[in-house]
Amino acid sequence: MRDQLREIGMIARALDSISNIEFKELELTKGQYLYLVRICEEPGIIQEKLAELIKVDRTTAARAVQKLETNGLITKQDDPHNKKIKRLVPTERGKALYPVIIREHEHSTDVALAGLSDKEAEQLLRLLKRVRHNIEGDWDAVKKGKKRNY
Amino acid sequence: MRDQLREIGMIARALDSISNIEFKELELTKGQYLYLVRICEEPGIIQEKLAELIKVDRTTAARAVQKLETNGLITKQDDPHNKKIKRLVPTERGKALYPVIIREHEHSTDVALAGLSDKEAEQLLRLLKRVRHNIEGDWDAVKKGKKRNY
DNA sequence: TCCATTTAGTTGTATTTGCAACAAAAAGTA
DNA sequence: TACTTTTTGTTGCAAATACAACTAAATGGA
Repeated sequence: MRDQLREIGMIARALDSISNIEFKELELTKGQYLYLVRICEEPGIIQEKLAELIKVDRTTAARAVQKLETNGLITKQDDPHNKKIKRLVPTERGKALYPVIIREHEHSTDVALAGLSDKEAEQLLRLLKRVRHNIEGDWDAVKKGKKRNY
Repeated sequence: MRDQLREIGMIARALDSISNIEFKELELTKGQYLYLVRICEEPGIIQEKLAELIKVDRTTAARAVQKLETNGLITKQDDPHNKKIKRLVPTERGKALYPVIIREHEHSTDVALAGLSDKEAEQLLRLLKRVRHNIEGDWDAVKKGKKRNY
């Protein structure tokens, strides 16, 4: 049975659920952690790229980012060469949360990969990267209104 | 870099997004397909188990199921031996949608696994099942209010 | 240069999602 | 048996999510 995608769905929902519950005590509401880590890792990234990276709707990212700014975790900075884009940069408070988020994530990874050898974990990562790459094109296309034939 | 979980998150969001867009023309609103397939595959399943299977909050499942019933895709049947539970069963209309959902899912699987050998696809599935199994305990525990230490 | 297209961002609106808090049946225990 | 706990289900609320539709800047041709 080719149940790879179902397994992926189950794992993703379970982990997201856990993270959301655990980050609530850091005043991070649902999903926020996703955006904050990426902005910390790639300061200056713009909203559009962020949405693409996370695989979430542009407008969802817009509102998540809005909220992060309101809560003082990031700022939107104007670009000197491009009046349209806004570069997202973590504040000190935002940066301070980064290691906490990473620690949680590392723990979940420990739990998730328990019992797998280093080789298996690496193999899993390699395969997942290929799957992600395979699916990215369709995501983009369908998002932009293209119809898939099957 | 142990990015397995991030990859899983990206893949899951991308695929869910695609499915939601594609199933809209079948009058299936967001997420509905997830529940309907499971009910079709395991008729008589109860809400609680369904939530556990899908890895979603009990109340979310409750409302999704409610909507499926309202839309005439499933019925809630009383159990003769247990007054509390309600067995979920697909209607004819619900059953008719099943192959359509599966076809989409198969196509996404084709796209996702493109370029992987049979051996690699099998290996991926095996590893994912182990990861899912590893994470299930934590999901259950955290959902029920238990704190993880890390 | 001018115009069409793409990119980036926003807001309105409808829907889903999930935590809290509750009720009641069932199961477990003394 | 009487009791406590667990299981299953619901509803109120607040929040996130995403489709539509819209601006405006940037880019890419003729």
